[in-house]
Amino acid sequence: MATTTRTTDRGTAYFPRLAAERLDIALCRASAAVARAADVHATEEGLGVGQHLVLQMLDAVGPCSQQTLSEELRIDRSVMVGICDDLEQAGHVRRERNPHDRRSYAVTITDSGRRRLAQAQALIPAFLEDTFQALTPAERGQLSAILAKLLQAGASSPR
Amino acid sequence: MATTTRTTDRGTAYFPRLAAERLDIALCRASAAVARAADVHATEEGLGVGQHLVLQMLDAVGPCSQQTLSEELRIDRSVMVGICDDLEQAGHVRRERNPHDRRSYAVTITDSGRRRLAQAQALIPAFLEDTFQALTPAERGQLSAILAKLLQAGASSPR
DNA sequence: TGCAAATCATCTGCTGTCAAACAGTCTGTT
DNA sequence: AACAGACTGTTTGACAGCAGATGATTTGCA
Repeated sequence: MATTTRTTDRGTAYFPRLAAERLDIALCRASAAVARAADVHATEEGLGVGQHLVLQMLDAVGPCSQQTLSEELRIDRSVMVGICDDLEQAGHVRRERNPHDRRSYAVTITDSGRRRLAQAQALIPAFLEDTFQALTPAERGQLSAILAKLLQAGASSPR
Repeated sequence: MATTTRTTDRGTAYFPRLAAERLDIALCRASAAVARAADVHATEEGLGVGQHLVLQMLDAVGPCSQQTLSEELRIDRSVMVGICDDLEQAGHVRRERNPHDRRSYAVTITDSGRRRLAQAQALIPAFLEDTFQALTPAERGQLSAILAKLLQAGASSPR
């Protein structure tokens, strides 16, 4: 038997058992794998996941403060600083002080940002298809609905 | 009231839309919330999540090398070092050199570790019930099955 | 036998995230 | 007008996760 790599040859395969009885662990491990795939995709494409989400939201709902972006995208304020820094430096957004409230910025997407967004957006369906190819369309729908319920519940209680 | 279009406009609620079309983001955000809950629970209980998993696996399959523990529990080798350090210091495991291969340890659970595991294990069902209370039993089953498929697929390809 | 390659546990450095502190700005009360 | 308190963006420090290098040990092969 020359199978030298992969799959602990003990035949134990303990992980599936664990995942079956610990739904939280299964969720975290699956998420880590997906996040990793997303990060690889984003790195290859040259636009960070957070940057993509910010551009997408700005394009969808118009100029926002960093605060609003943080809350809606579930990205920490202090992380949002760096994301907007990078986007601004690349010319994809402008940061202007809101004249009515000079504490906040009015982060606005530029034409350059819209072009970059369209470019990145075009690759998302293929990425999702690739990442979730193990699931049937029905299963993806189930997963989406279940996660929505979890997220909705989690959004109210822990704060 | 002329410029009321700022600050906490509840009309937007952009996140649900995002979660619906970006399954990867929904998964990551839900996982983050669950991981946070697990961490809070573990901190209150006094036994880290990783430490719990190690004790549980050692109890289930017997003495293991740190390598095997790392692979089966999907915890990085260098993180496993600290986990085993803490468990050893608390007297819950013993680290003995494997006499047949002195490169590796035979990490073994102690009686103290077994007692500690039983204590922590007793609280897991309530934690899971609390964390996933938004889901019906049927939905939990669906989620478990879907995550298992994702994990199985992800375990082979990305490496 | 002797030596190169592989393996195990560990350590170091890097990256990304979160918590808390901070300065500037706004709002409300007096 | 003056002040206290809340909000926004930023910086700093702590910490987990991961990649790569290291030391000790085993294995494979000539």
